[in-house]
Amino acid sequence: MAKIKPGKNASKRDVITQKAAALFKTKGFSSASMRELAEAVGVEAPSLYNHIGSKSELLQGICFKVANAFTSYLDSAENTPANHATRLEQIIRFHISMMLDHFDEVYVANHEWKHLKEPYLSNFLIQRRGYEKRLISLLENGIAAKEFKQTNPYVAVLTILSAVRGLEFWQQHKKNISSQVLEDDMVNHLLKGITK
Amino acid sequence: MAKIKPGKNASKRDVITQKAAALFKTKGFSSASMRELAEAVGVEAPSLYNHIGSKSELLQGICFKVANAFTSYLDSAENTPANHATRLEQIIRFHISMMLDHFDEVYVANHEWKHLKEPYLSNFLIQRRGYEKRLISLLENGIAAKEFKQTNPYVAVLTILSAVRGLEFWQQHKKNISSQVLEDDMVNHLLKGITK
DNA sequence: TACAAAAACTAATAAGCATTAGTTTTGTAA
DNA sequence: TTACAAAACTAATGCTTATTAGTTTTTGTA
Repeated sequence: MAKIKPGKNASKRDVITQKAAALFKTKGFSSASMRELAEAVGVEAPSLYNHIGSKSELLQGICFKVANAFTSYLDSAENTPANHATRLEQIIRFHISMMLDHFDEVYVANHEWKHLKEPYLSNFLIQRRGYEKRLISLLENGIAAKEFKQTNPYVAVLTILSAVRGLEFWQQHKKNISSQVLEDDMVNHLLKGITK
Repeated sequence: MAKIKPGKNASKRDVITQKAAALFKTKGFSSASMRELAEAVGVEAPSLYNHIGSKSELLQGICFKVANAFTSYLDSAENTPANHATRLEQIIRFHISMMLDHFDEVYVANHEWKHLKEPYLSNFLIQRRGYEKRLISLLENGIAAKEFKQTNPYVAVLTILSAVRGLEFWQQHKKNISSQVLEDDMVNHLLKGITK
């Protein structure tokens, strides 16, 4: 049987993880079997265990890679000299680009995290909650600085994060809209609304 | 063992379906077992089959009940005399109230539809796609009538539907925000933006 | 060319799954 | 009280699952 082909900068473990993300996305974590994953990789199921520890471990890897990417960007955005509105726009654009460039993994992190085992499940939720709180602070500060309207910052963050997440539908439909139009229209909508 | 207690206007089948929605929401359709459902209902697993046909049938019932509720409302909204912006606002408010009042079922319809079997899966997707197209038409007409800004109507619909879906996070956190503030702030955000 | 490590294979294990069959209990109405 | 139907129960079936054990093949290096 053909061996697992690692790319230039990707270990065999990375190849398996990427295939797993695609599979978990389409079938869901629980419905996806290691046999299916093995077939996608081009190998028998038990051979996977030469490279990974368990099915759960694959999910953990995917979820935390995504979570850490968002956290890291927020770290840097908070240290950027810019007003709050500009910073918020940059963050929204980063979310959109993550959705477009790492769709499978972001989708899995968004949808399948609940199948993480403890203590990973708790850690993931704590990290996500911390991220949300920092965004809420950004909104609060922007409101205090009169850059944003008087609105509930929690609701605003919820609205923005959810809207951006919705790009998963666009990805699935593969509409013929340039990703630049998509990004700009969505940013404008979320910042300035649609009514005249 | 205790028998299944139907409420006043609910058949035993309805009771099981409601419990199933709650279970499918927390564990996911594939991970939820009929044993667990039976335990939630207060009965042994095989007894469920006196009232339902299969696990799949439960998911079908939930998904199409939700889909039909949205379709019906849109039917009526399209025949209401009002301008496009008002109609859009009503539809957004209906989505929000569905999320708040029928959370379990809407959540399951949004997250677990992919486990529907054919031909239900195809039918569900067709119905959802039709719904989206009608909303896009509403946006297009509103833009033509100069009630909405010049923007890509597909992106706008995507943004709105996704934002409203995000209420599932609010439900989980059970934040101390009145649902009226939530609804009004979100509607304002989606229609008028947040920057001053 | 030979050796050692990595990674593939086959076979097996043990657990969990939805569902069916057959039987007993329960509730209702004559 | 009796009879019938509805709905519960126990036991069993057959299938799928992730994972382990043990063995063979492949690969890279001296």
